[in-house]
Amino acid sequence: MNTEDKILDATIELLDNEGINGATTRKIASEAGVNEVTVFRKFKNKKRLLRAAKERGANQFLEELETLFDIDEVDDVETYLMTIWKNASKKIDKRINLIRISMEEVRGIPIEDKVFPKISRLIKQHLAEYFQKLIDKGIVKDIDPDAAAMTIFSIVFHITIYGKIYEHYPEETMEKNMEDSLKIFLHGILKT
Amino acid sequence: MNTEDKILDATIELLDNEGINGATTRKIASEAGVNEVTVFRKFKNKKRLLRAAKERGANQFLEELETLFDIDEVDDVETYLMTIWKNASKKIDKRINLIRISMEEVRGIPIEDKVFPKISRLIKQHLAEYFQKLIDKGIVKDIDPDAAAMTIFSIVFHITIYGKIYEHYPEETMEKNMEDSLKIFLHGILKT
DNA sequence: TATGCACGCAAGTACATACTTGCATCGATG
DNA sequence: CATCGATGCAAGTATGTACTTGCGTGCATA
Repeated sequence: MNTEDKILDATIELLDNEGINGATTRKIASEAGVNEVTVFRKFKNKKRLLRAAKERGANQFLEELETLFDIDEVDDVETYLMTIWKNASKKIDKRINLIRISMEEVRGIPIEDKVFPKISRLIKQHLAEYFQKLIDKGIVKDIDPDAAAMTIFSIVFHITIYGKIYEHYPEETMEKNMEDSLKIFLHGILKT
Repeated sequence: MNTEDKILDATIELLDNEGINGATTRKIASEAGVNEVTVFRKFKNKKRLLRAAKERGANQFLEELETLFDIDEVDDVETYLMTIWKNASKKIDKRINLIRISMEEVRGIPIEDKVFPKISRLIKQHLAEYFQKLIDKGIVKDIDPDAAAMTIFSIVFHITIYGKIYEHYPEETMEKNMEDSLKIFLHGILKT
């Protein structure tokens, strides 16, 4: 692996493990097995390094998320959504701290660089397409698919991310929460 | 106002305006119209100061939120929830940065100090009680009121907080989003 | 072999910031 | 009036951290 990549990976690793204040240039260099000077030679300054690292991390995560939707779009909406949620939950678990960092990155960063909206847009778009298909098939009421996507995304987002970060709910609790909310949501959109 | 309070208010103000990195002890002292030494004499060190300030801020915010539920519990659920949401949205707007700071405070802070879960518990509890009443009245299906509370809270949370912080949606968009999601939710819980 | 490039190493600079110390001042209260 | 507690003020310490400089070394390629 080339030096840039080693440094970037070390940065992501440190951000993930110790948060934004743990990622000093010294630690990054040491974690990457590289001299601190090299970090500056490669990335000029810390700001650029962090930007590059976050972008790399976000793109890796986006690629992983894309695979969430590589499952059969069965007409049993509940099964489909629960499957996606469970898979997403696992992936989020692995990257939870990086996601947290991305949530913290808001101030002073231009919108096109923000990692989080990118991710949420990707997911909402996939979901909206799925709901559109179900509407066409007559399974789901004639509602705005974007609204449905946003609604279920809100629920999933809250239960997984927020639940993991703030409440540390055990897995069963989160699964039950998810099922309960999903039922309410499905009652709301399915034709009877 | 006594010195402690002046310092605490200045801290909250600075956290709100400039974020966690903007709140240096020098700035805090200057904003409070007090000598920097006094800050340390009163609060021993910065960690304790921040803890005290966040607690004060959170309690103020909690008090404000309590008033959200001081409205008539009309049986028109949509009107009731939309009213609460609009009022909450205004209050959140005023404190958006402080809320953001509270969201950032996670690492290394024991759970009982966390501001955010306090707030979410308060709101969910009120909502659950409200839904319980509606179930007793036969307006709402016989569902778990806690699940309903969590579900609608997730939606409201995402659309307001996340929407304000990350996406900067205009007010109309957020209102439309809220209405759309609310309709889906209501279809899910109301008896037909 | 010679040149250049990537990198290590040691040392240092600049700066911000938390926190301390010693002394002076002033106002309230016994 | 005398004392004491709260505060200001000036100066300083300690530390962490981004970033720089100068030099040496080894490796690959012309």
